[in-house]
Amino acid sequence: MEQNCIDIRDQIMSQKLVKSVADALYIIGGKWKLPIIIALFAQSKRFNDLKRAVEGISARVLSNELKDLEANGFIKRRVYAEDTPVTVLYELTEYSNSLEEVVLALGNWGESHLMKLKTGLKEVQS
Amino acid sequence: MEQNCIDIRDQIMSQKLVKSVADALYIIGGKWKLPIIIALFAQSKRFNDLKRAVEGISARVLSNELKDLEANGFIKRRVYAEDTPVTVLYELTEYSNSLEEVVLALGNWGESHLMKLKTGLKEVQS
DNA sequence: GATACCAGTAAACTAAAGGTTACTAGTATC
DNA sequence: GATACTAGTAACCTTTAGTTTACTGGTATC
Repeated sequence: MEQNCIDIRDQIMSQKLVKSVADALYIIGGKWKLPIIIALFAQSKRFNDLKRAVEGISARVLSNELKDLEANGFIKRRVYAEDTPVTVLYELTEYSNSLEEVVLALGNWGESHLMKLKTGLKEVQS
Repeated sequence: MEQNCIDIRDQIMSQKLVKSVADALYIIGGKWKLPIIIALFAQSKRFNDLKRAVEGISARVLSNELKDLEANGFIKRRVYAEDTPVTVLYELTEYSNSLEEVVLALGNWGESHLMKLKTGLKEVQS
């Protein structure tokens, strides 16, 4: 813990950490980007399957987010024109795997935060 | 890598990961929360020091974010009424340390993403 | 005596994000 | 023949986030 604190402080002093975190949040922050990516981690999906998998998202927002994610190299849009009606498959690129650590860290933290809320722990330290 | 993929897939199947990540983003997402926390990791600061440290934030937004962060148990607002003018110190609580893994994961990812953009790498895999 | 700093707050505004409804055209199901 | 599915798009609206400007009252500096 103390060890890690020193690590993190070194990074902070250089102002690099703030910029990196801000950049990360700019790219993958927002309500839907990570939920979409997580849904696609499980398996590639078609537009409406994805819409059902990501609870609460609207077609408009999903469409916009997918364009964004594709532009940033996270997903690939595959069109099977020979099908009727046309099948469109969205799948993750190799680059999305780089997000695994971030996703797991956020997931772990979010989970323990929920636990903390449920058990009603108060912070004991100032 | 393959090992980790199996890990993450297990979590996804249970739908827990999505909920946890969404919760985490709800609490610490947004443009300013993590930059403020990172600035305070370095050391406790007064309102205007913090405003200078977090580049680009306005007083109104900083004030709102601080209230939010305090309500969620991340920071402590300490008032030194004996000073003239009154000194107000914002400092992190112990609970903020739980964010270290998240901050470092986002920082690492953001940094390597910036590197990728600069060197103009294209993804080689579909 | 004017200016700047302290820790904010209030009001009014703009910008960005997200939601809702309706619609496309071709096919399959009831 | 009505309904539902395919993959979205367009227009419109609401909500949230963030900015700008001006202001507080007491102290220190020029």
